[in-house]
Amino acid sequence: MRGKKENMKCDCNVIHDAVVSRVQQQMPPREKFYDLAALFKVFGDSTRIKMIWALFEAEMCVCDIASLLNMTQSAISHQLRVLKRARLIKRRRDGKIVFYSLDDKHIELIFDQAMHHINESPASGACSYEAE
Amino acid sequence: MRGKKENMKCDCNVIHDAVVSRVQQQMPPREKFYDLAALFKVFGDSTRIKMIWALFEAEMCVCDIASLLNMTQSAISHQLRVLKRARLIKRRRDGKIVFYSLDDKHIELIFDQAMHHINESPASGACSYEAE
DNA sequence: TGAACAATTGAATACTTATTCATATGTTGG
DNA sequence: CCAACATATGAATAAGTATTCAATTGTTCA
Repeated sequence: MRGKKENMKCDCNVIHDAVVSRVQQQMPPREKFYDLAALFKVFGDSTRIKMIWALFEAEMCVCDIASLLNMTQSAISHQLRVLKRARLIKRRRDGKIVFYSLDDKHIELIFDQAMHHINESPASGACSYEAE
Repeated sequence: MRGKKENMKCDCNVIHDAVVSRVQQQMPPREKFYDLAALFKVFGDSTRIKMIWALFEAEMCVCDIASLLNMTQSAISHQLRVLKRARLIKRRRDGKIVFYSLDDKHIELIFDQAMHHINESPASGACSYEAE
């Protein structure tokens, strides 16, 4: 670092050198950020949020979730796959039916805090575009 | 509900009627899910995650962040806008320089729990594709 | 005032991804 | 085995979005 521009994409100067290099040393390795982003990306879709929320309440099968959310069974199945990959849910087969349930104890806490954030905003959804 | 298919996109049967209607009654209004998803969507990008993480450590200006993350100042500015809209950061102008800092006390807790989740997985990133 | 610099913004592009449609897999009961 | 049903999956499409490039706004100071 130190203001040298070698293969820098950055098109401006490091203004506060001391701060930047201190922060740089404290940053976790790159992959941690990718993993974090990947997890949040899973939460960043309202269909999946609904599915997770529903699974807070009860173990359910694909058809149940599909009819609850009024979506096709295929769409739900695709999304369940995403949740499975992220290790957020687990499956249990009983004959033809596959039951899904949550497989993570952190989710509820994460959602809880997120809920606090969105509830704090003066008028949660729309307003966020006005005030800059 | 109750198994009636009116304008249903769902292409399968409600198997566990009692469970589904119970869960349905406990679901928050639609917009809550949209707001939640919108918030998580903001976290669902590694650039923004890095930016937020950096701002945990110190207030910084656009150029500092750009050089820290080795990205163009324009790209950072665009992303700061997203964070601002989500009410996650606040700005302070001092002459030519605009300083950004975090504006939410829940973020750290959310990240903390998310970190726990990704650290629990046997081999955080790549593995999530294998085990289904 | 105007040159220099920090930051913002709009439009274009490249990339990702949610849903649909069609089809395949797996399980049960006749 | 076969019909019926629950679920999964692959490919295609449509919608969303991160970054770049070019240009603009805002601020300082000479």
